Amino acid sequence: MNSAADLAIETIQREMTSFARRARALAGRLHPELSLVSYTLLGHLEESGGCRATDLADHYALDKSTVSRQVAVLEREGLVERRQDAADQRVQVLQLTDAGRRMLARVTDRRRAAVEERLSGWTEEDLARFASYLERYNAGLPGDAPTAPGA
Amino acid sequence: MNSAADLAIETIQREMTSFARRARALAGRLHPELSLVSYTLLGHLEESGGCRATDLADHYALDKSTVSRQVAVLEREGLVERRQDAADQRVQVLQLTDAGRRMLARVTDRRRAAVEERLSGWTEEDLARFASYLERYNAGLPGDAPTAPGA
DNA sequence: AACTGTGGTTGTATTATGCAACCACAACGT
DNA sequence: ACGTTGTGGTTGCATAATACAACCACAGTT
Repeated sequence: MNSAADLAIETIQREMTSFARRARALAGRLHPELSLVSYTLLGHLEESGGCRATDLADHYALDKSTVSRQVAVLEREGLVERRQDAADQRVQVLQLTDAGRRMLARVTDRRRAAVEERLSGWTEEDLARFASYLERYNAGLPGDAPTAPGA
Repeated sequence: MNSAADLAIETIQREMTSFARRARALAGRLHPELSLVSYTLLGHLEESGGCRATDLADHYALDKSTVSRQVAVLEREGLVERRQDAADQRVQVLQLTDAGRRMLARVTDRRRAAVEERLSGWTEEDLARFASYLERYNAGLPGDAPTAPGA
């Protein structure tokens, strides 16, 4: 047993928890017009270039009914649209509308700016390392996929 | 602007968001008996060695009514207890009970184990650096966690 | 004593969520 | 062809977490 590593793990656990706890409130302040969940759903639609509701549910460990309702809201707001899949009449492929893309870009930018402010004063090396650690941490999860690894 | 730094910031934003999104579901799977919020409230009580409901509300950017109800539940479950502050009759100092401490330890351990599993294979150096980055990130919030949400 | 501020609770509404039941269609097996 | 089983999605509940506003009790001032 390695106590230095254990200490680091304990710290990582604590800090990740603390961060997660604040994330929702932060999202509410930063972009009240788009909840954290809606934001990630839109983000996934952009990344994937369109997918099914079931895919979203699987990806985010949400019940399909929850996704169904969230998507209904996003559709009512004109941020996503659905079209019947030609090959399978059960399937509705979801896609961002232009308004959805704009909204996503706007919110992403506001989030990015907030993160950037917190990271002001960090060296480029530290930023790069922190980014890679986070990617590595998230990639190690079963049941979800990392985003845009090509970057 | 520095495009390498910008790229890192973008990645950090994305990965932190992705992590935050999953945190709630993860907590539900890992310890259904204690929500993420309850867990952090208990954790704060342990750290602080007892504090007021208002302190919890400030610290986690929650409405005091929310904290009041959460604490009521925790008290009903025997995990926290309150005692009147001798110096100020308005104040109820909240403290963990032994059962609360045990529950917190149990859940922390399960969370720590989950984190540890994801971090298996990391070098001690990487762990230490990741931990310090997270601490630095969380500590340096100009516009987050602390008090006055209205400001 | 009156006013003002602080700690806390309760009433009410909203939102996110899950589970179960359901519908429509698809894919098989006979 | 027809029933059975599986998949994608919606809807009817129920519940948890949350905020805001109104309120109560006490503290500190004036």
